[in-house]
Amino acid sequence: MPPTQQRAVERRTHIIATAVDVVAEVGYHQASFAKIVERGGLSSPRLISYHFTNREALMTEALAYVVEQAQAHMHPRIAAAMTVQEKLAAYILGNLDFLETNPTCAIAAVQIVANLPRAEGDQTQGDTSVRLLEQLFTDGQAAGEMRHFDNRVMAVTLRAAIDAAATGIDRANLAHHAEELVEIFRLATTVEVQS
Amino acid sequence: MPPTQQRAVERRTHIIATAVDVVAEVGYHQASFAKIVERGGLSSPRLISYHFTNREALMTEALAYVVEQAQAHMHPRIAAAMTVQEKLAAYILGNLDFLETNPTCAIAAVQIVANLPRAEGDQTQGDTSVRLLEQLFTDGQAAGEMRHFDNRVMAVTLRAAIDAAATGIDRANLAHHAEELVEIFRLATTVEVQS
Amino acid sequence: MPPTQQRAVERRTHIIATAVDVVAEVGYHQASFAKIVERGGLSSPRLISYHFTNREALMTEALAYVVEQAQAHMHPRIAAAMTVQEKLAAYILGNLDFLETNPTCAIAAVQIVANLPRAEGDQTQGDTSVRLLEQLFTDGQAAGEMRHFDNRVMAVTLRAAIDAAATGIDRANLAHHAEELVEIFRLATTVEVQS
Amino acid sequence: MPPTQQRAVERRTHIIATAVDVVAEVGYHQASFAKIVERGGLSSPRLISYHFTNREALMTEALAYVVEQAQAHMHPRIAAAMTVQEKLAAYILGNLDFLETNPTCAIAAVQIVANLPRAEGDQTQGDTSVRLLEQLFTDGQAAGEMRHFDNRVMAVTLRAAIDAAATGIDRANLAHHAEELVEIFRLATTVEVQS
DNA sequence: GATGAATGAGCGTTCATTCAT
DNA sequence: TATGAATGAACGCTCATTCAT
Repeated sequence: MPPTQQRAVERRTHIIATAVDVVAEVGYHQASFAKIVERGGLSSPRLISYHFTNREALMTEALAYVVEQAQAHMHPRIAAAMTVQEKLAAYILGNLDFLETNPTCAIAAVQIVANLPRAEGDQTQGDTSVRLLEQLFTDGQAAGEMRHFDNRVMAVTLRAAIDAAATGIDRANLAHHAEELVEIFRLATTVEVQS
Repeated sequence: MPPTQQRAVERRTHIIATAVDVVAEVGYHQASFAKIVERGGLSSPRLISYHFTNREALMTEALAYVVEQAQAHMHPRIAAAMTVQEKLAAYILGNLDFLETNPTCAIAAVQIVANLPRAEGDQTQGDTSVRLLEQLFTDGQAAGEMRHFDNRVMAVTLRAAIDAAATGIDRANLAHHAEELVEIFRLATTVEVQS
Repeated sequence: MPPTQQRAVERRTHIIATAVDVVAEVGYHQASFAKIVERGGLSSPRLISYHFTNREALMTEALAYVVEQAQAHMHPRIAAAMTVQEKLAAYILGNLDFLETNPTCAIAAVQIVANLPRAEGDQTQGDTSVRLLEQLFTDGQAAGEMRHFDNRVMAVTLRAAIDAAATGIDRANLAHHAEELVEIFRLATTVEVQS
Repeated sequence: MPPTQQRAVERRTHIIATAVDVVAEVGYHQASFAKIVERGGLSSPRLISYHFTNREALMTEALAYVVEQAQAHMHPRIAAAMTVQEKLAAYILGNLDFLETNPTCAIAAVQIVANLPRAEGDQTQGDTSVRLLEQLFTDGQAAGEMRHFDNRVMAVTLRAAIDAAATGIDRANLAHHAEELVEIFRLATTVEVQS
């Protein structure tokens, strides 16, 4: 399918997309060059080594590729929401909708994030999306829309809940799963009603 | 430490315990026989092959070993609780307490559950602990202590929340993390207050 | 030739001896496992990996093997010499005689010494044989048999002269070469005659 | 630094000079096109293949480049010497002075000479510089300045002694090393004093 | 019960080089 | 003149497993 002497950027994209597929299917460490070659109809593993410095670089780029797509898919929805609670709901729904639309992307992302070796002084106590959620909760508390809880714990919990939906097997009914999650985290975050 | 011609059962236990350590440290797929041999001071990978039919069998037994320990650690606490809500809190607190006491066991369990290939007709819609939680929620709803929600989604979410604590980095403050989780899932499950 | 399930020590020796041959023939870095396998009639490169931790370990052992043989060949001759000058001559003659008898050993030794990566804090300013020569010259000067020169420079020069004979192509006439070297270093080291 | 569409000769020189650096640093066989490309800021290994028919041709040209520089550095000094013994001293001092001034050039030269595969019917019994030394010794013997010894052995020995200084580690004190070598080979070559 | 010896398959990576502009 | 793209072969090494005691 891919003709010889293809433009490099197309080749790179093709390889990355194939890598995402393979990672989603067999997992991070099992996604060998050989499997990517087979799946992508490439001529040799050397082609991957040619376009990417090493395996880790390929995976890093694959993650960036997926994140970019997810952002594009989710951002408008979240930005359109007025209240923080609505943003939270939009985040959950957008995430699981993306997961339904691009299951391989989502699964691959979870795999790569979980396994990509962190740089030395990485210091990231939690990846980007967790920190983004922490900020959202801070905003919600400042706006009086949310009760006071440990933002980090809540953020980690929500991320885990979403990732579990991605890894889970009942991918048939993701819309329902999303609705349930929205309700769970609405109840968990709203200011408590006075008796 | 392990003398030659040891009793078989001790050998098995020694290998399993070592495997748990290694899995916790380097992950499921990276826990090779060679690493277990080195860590456990064994003479050769052949010893593992001798006691376990294959790698998967070893991992399955390792999981059983860990689950058994976790059960022993958590069960009394849960059984002592009177209401379902108390049982739920006891489950969360017990889990994270076990995680604090036996971090390697807990991490290894998560790793193995996440990676152990399922048998062909396995059909397990979720592993044992998820199904146990589903039952707990059913009881809570029957007793009128909990609102009506999708038991499976809630169970998967709680399991993911706990596992995330295991994998997470702020293992320093697990007691606090536990308290926060208890509150989150209390709010998410209680019957809603009427205005 | 080599039967299966051979005793390990024999296998190791066979591999080492083959490695020495190959290194002597094609050089340190070109002596690949594959070439050793072919030359030694081994079943697979895996056999080498099985018996030696890594390539460097194999080469280190190969060097030790050669050095041991050289020692056994040269030591009696040197020990028998009475004066330091006689010891020096015995060293040169013994070296080149060993070189004539075991050319591959000698060439391989030079190759390995020149290319074996040194350990971190190795600190060896010069390998063992150079330091042995330095001591010999110190003795000679103390005994009044040798003039005062820089021992290290003389030692390095002599080692290089011998190694050059090993690498050289006129291996036909090594005995003559040896005689000439003896004379060169006798003249270079003896106390100068007063006019 | 090198702009595109550079004049070909400059490109060639740039590549050769870079190759010399890399060979000096990592050795002949480890000096890969990739490393030269990186060190020299070239765009692709293809550039080297374009300018040189193959790796061996590049190395041959690199050697010629270095030899030319060494000649330019050493020749005046030797030519200025009156007696053969003075020429010999000038040769040694000039060599080690060049080595001190252009260490990479000297080291690279030793590496290439030692590893460059000889052409089929090459028959060179020793490279150019050795034959030059043989001639010098012949002259010295004809002039009665030198005793009778095997010219070839002496030449090979001197070359090895100088090369060892290049490879050695005490590059700090090359001037002293040079003086010692001069003395060694003066004593080794002069006509013997009658008692 | 236990182990030393051996193995085929696979891994990511590097090599100098050729193809196609 | 110059270069991006691609490649087959080889590299040392690790894998879980089987053979033979």
